[in-house]
Amino acid sequence: MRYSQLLLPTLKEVPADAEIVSHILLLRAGFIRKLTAGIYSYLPMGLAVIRKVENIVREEMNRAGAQELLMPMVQPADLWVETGRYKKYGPELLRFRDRHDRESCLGPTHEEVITDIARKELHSYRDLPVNLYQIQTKFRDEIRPRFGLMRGREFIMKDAYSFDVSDAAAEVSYRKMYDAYKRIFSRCGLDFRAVQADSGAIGGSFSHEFMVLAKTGEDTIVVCNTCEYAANMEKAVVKLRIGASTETLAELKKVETPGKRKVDAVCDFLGIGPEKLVKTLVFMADGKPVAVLVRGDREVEEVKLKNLLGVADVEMADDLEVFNATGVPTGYLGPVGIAIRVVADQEVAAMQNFYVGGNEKNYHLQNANLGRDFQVEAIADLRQITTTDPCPECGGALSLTEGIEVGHVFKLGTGYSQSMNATFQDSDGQEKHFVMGCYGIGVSRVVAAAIEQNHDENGIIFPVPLAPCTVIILNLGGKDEKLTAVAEKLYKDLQEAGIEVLLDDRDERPGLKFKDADLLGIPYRLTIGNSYAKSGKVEVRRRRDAVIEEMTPDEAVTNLSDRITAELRK
RNA sequence: CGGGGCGUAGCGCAGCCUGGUUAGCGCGCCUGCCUUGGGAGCAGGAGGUCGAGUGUUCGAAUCACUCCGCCCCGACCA
Repeated sequence: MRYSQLLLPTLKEVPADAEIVSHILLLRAGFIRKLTAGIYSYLPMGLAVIRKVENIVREEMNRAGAQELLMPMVQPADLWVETGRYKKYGPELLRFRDRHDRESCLGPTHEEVITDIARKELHSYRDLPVNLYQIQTKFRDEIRPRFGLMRGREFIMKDAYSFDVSDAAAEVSYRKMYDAYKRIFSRCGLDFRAVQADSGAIGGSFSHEFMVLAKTGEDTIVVCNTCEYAANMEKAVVKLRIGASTETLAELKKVETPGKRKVDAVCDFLGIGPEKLVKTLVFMADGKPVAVLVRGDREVEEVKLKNLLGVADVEMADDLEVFNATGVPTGYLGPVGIAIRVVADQEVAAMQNFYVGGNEKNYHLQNANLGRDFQVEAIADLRQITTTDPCPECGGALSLTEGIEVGHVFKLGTGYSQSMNATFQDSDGQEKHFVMGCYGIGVSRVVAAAIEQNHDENGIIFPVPLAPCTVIILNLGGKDEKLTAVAEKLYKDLQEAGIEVLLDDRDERPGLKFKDADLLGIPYRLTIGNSYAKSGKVEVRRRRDAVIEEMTPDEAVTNLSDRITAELRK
C-alpha cells in the first residue's frame, strides 16, 4: 500500500464525542468514522484490522472442526414467535414490516435461524455432532450505544452453534470451543481471562465469558489469587463462612431511633457495628415490590436477585414506591410484619439478635431473629462479593479487576430444539431433541479491546497478529532520487518476502510522518533518511519499545521478516 | 426511558448571559514560495440555510416554544 493513495484520514485533534482510548485512537488513526449513533464505517485500514481478527477466528474455528456458513440478517418474525422471543426480546430487537406487511426483524443473534436449518437438514445421529458458525454484522438496538466499537448497535460478531446427541456430547463440543477461544485470544496477543458466567441451579459451569483485562472494561470480574477461579462479579458465588451461632435468642425490643435512617446513622446512634444490623431494601421486580434483606454493610447484587425471582427486570424502588407498597417511610423499613414479599441473603439467615427497621417512623427493632419474628420466602446468595470474601473454590484471597467481554460460550441444552421441535433420530430409533450450544465472539469489540490494552500517549501499538500491516517505510528523502529508490526497493523486497507493508511516499515533512506512524501503531518502522546518505544504513524501529537498530537495506528485509514470522508463530 | 450536557466551516472551539456592522479563531483544505529526522514558515484563497421549525422584535447565532440529532451517568450485551 502506498500512503499517498490510501484513504487514511488521521486526525491531529481529539474528536469531541470520543471518551475512551480505543474510540479516540480508532478515530484519530483514520480507521473508523461514525455514521450515526452506534453505527460506524470501517475505513480501509480499520477493515484490515477487522480482517486480521476474523482470519484468526476462522482458522481456529475450522481447526476445532466447525464449519462456516452465512445466515440472513433479515429474519421473519414467525421464527421468533416460535421460541417466544419475539415478545421476550424487547426493543433491542429491531422490528419492521416489509412491503407485504410481513413482520420481520434484524437478527441480533441467530439461534432461531440455525435451529430451523438443523430441523430441516439434520435428521440422524449420524449427522452429529455439528458446529456451524458465521462471521456477520449483527444489529442490536442498544439502549445506549457508547465507546465507539466497544458497544455499537451494529457490530461484527462470530457466532457458532453446536448440535449434539446428548448432554455429554454437548459438553465435549463446549470444551472444544472453550479451548478454541483460548487459542484465539492468545493469538490476538490479548491479556484475558475465561471467567465463570453462570453456575446456575444445575451446578457445573456451562457458561464462560472471555474477558480482556482493561481499566475501561464495563464488567467487574473476581479473580482468585491462588487458584484458577475467575467469575463475573454479577455471578460470583459468595461462600458463607459463618456457622450457626450459639448465641441464645433474646427478646425482641422496640428502640427509638429518631431521625436515623441511614445504616451509618443508626449504627452510630445505637453504638453497634453494621454487621449487627440488617437492612431491608425494596426492589421492583417486573413492577412488583419485593423486600430484600442483607447485612448492613453489604450490597445487593441485582443479577442474583433477578435470577432468584425469575423475573426479567429488577430495579431499586424509589421512596414513593416504597411508601406505597409498605406504608413505611424509607429508613425504618423492616421484615417484621411487612406487607410485601421478602427474600433474604444467606448471611442474614445465619445471624442472631440483629437490628432491623421497626416499620414505624423513628423506630427500629432489637434482637430480631429470622424464623421466630418473621418469615422469608427464600434464602439465597443475594449480595455482591467483596475482596474480604474467600474464593468459593479454594478459600483463597480474591481480587477485583475490570474486564471487557469479548467472547461468551454457552451450553444451551434443548430449549430451542424443543420450542422449535428440532429433532433427530438416535441410534436406538428414538426421536430426540438436539442438545445445543452457542458461542459468540465480538470481532469488532476485539479490535477496541486490543487497543485499550495496547497503546501509549503517541497512539496505538498493535500486536503483530492484529496489525493492519507490519511495517511502515518512511521515506524522508523528499525529492532525493537516491533515497526514494532505496525506499521503493525496500517496499518491493518486503512485499516479496510476504510482509504487509505501507510505504509513506507522501511529500510531507519528517515530523508529520513520524507522528502518523506512531499513531497508526504499525509494529515496525523502517526509516530511510539522512543517515543513509552517510552510512548506507536504514533504521529499523520497533513501535512497542522504540528500540532502534541500524542496518543495510538487505539486512533490514531479512531481519524484519525473521522477527515478524517469529512473532506470528508465538 | 429517567437524569446531565452539547449542536456555529471538514475537525476543535469562541461569540449567546446583556439581541444591533460584513459571524470569528486554531487546525485541516486549495495556490505559490520556501523548508525537510518528531505535527515548520511566509503570502494569497476557498469554505457557513449558526441543527430544523415556529414565535417575540424595527432587527435573532443570541430571547421563548416545539422538534431533530449527538455525547455523558443508569438498566442491556459480543
